[in-house]
Amino acid sequence: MAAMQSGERRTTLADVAAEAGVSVALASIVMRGASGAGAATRARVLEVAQRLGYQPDSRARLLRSGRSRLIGVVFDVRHPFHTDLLTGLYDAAGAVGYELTLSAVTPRRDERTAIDGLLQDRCEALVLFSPRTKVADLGVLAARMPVVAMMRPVRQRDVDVVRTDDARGSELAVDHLVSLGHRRIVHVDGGTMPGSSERRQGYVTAMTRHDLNEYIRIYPGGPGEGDGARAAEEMRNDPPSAVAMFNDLSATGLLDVLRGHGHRVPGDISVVGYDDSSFSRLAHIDLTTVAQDVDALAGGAVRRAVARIEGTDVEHREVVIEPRLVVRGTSASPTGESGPA
Amino acid sequence: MAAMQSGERRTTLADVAAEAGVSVALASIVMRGASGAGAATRARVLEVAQRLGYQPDSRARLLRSGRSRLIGVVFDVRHPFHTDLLTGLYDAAGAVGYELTLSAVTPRRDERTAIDGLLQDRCEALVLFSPRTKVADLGVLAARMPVVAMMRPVRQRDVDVVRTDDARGSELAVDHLVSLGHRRIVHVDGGTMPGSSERRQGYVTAMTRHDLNEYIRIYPGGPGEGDGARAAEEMRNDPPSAVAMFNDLSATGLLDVLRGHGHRVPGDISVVGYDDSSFSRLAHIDLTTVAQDVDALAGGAVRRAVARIEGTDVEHREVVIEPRLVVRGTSASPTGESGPA
DNA sequence: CCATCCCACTAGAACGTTCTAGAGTTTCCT
DNA sequence: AGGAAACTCTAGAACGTTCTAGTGGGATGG
Repeated sequence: MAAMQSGERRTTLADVAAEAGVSVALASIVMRGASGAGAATRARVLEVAQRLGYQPDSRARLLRSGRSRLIGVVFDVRHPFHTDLLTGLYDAAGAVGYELTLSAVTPRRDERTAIDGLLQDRCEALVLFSPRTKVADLGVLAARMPVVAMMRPVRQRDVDVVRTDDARGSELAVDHLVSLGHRRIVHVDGGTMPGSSERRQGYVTAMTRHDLNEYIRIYPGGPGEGDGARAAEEMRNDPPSAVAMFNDLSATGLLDVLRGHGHRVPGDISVVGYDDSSFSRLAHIDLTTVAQDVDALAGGAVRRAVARIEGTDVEHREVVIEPRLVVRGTSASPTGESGPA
Repeated sequence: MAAMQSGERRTTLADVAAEAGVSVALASIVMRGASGAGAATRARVLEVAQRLGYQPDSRARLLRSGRSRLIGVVFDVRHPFHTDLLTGLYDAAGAVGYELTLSAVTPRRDERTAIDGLLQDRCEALVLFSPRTKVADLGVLAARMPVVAMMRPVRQRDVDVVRTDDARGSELAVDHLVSLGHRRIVHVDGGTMPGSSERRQGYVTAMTRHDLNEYIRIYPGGPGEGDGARAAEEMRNDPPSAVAMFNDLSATGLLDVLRGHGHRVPGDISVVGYDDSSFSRLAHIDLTTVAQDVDALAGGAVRRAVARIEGTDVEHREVVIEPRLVVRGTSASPTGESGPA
C-alpha cells in the first residue's frame, strides 16, 4: 500500500539521450524543437522520449536559460470577478508564449505573502488584481521587476495600470436610466472602497450632463449586502424612481429590502448594479448591471507586462478600458414598460 | 520610460557571500536557518542579505535538493466552491511546511493542460478538484506520483480520494424536511454529473428509513439553473410539499419558476439546495442547503498527499467527510411555521 | 582536386542553489 | 597534557537543463 513511485528516479534528458544514442545536447535541441537535428534522429529521440514518459524539468530549464517566460499573478479567492479574469489572462498569456504562475490571497494569506511566493518563482513580471499594497511598497517592487496593477489607479511612475473606466461605467448606468425616462435617479456609493469615488463622480457627471442637477442625491453605502439594505431603509420616506448602485452585492441588499417594503422592481423602482458578478445573471436576481470587459482587461495587462519585460516602449502608463452596460430585468421605464433591448 | 530593472542581474547567494566575506556554502546554511554557523556570522550574513535585497531562487534550490515540498493543485475557475477550498488548502499545507502551486482549468484551458503545467513544476503530489479525467488516465498519473482526487469517488487503487459523503448529505436534507413535518418530498437529480448518483441514493435511503417509500419521486435534472426550472415546470400539476435539489444553482432555477407560478417558498413548498455556494447565503436567495466541510476536506487532502510523499502508511484509501446542513429561509413546516434554528 | 560552406552532431561550461566531505579551531574530559 | 568531541567554516560536486564553441564529414564551387 505504500507509495510505489517514490523509489524510481524521474526520467531525465540524459536517459532519453542515452537510450536514443545521441548526446544530451542534441536531445535538448530536439525537445525544444530547435533547428540543428536531422529528421531521422529527431523522430527517434521523440519516440524514445514518449516511450520513457519524459517530462522536461522546467526548473532546470529556467535556471539555465535565465528567461522564465512566466508572469506571476496575484488574485483573491473571495472575488468572483478575479477568477473570470484569470480565464482571460491564461488566454492572453498563452497567445504570446508566456505561462502564468498563480498565487492566491485568502482570508488567512495576505497579499505580501502571496507576492513573496511569486518572487521566489523567478517570474518576469507581476500582475496584481485589485492590490491593497501601499503605493510606496508597489514602487519598491516595481524597481525590481515590471508590475501591473489592475482595477486600481496607482499614482507611481514605475507601476503600470490596467483598469476599467469606472466613472464612465456609472455614466452608462445613468444614461440608460435617463433613456428609459427616469429623472429622480439616486446613487448609493461604495464608501472607502477603491473605485468608489470614480463611480460617484461618474454619476454626478452624467446627471449634470442630462441637466438633472436638482435630483442628484448620494447615499453613503459600501461593498456589502448590508450596505445596500441600509441605504434602502434610508430612502424609504423619499423613494426615487431609480437607483445606481456601487456594486452588485449591495444592489441585491437594496433589492431585497425594497421588495420587502412592497415596492415592485422594476415596476416602481429601477435598480442598476455594477460588476456583472456571476450571481447577477441568475434568473432569480436578473440584475441590470455594468460589466467590465474581461478580455480587454486581461489582454491589456499581458500586453503591458510583456512590453515591459521585452523592453518595448509603451505609450501611456495607464490602460483604461471601456465598460459595457448589461440590461436585464431590474430596469424599466417609470411607467412600467420594459426597457429597450 | 523603458524598463529600468532589465539590466541589473538579480542578486545571488554568491553576491551575499562575497559581501559578507564567507563561503557560498555558509551563506546557504544561514539562509536556510540550518545549524552550523556562528551567531555573529549568522547575523552579519542576514544583514547583508537584507541590504542587498536577496531573494533565494526556488528553482535552483529545488533543482539541487530534489525535494520541492510543493503540492500541485488543479482547480476550476468556474466553480466557486473550488476557491473556498483553496483557502483551506493553503492553511493546511502551510501548517505542515508545504507550498502550493496552482494551475487553473478555464473554459478554454482543459484539465490535461492544467495537469501538464504542474508536472513540469516538479511538485511532489497532485491534488485534483473534481477531476473529469478518465480513471485509467488517473491511474497512469498515479503511477508516477501521489494523486489525490477530491469530491469524486475514483475506483483505482493508486488514487487517493477525499470527498464529502454525498449520500449522507442528501439524507440530512430529507431528515430535516421530515422533521419539519413534510412527507411528500421529491428529489431533482444532477443527471450525469459526478456525485449525482450518490445524492440520489441518499435521498432514497432516507425516504425509505422514514417509511416514505410511497412518496419517492425523482425528477431528471442537472447542474444548471435551467435544469431546476425545467423540473419545476414538470412538477407543476402535482406539486410536492418539499424538494431536495441536486445543487444550489438548480435550486435557484426551481425557486424562480415556483414563485413565478404563485407558490410561496417556504409557505407552500420547501426547497433545500446542496453545496452552500456563496450566492445561497444572499438575503435575496437565503437557501437552506447542505454544506461541505471545507477545512476537513482540505486537511484530509493535504494529510493524505503528505503521507504518500513521505511514505507513511495510510489506513484507508478514501477519506469521507461528513456534510452539514445549513438551515436558512427556504425550508419550513408545511403548515407555514418557520423551521427550527 | 582543393578550399568553402553547411549540416548534424558533441563536449563541456554555466545557471544558483544544496549537500558531502573534510579542514581548522576551540572546548571538554580524563 | 593529550586526545576526543564539538563546533565553525570551506571546497567542490551535483541537480537537469541550455548554450557556446566547436568537430567532422559530405556537398558545393571554382
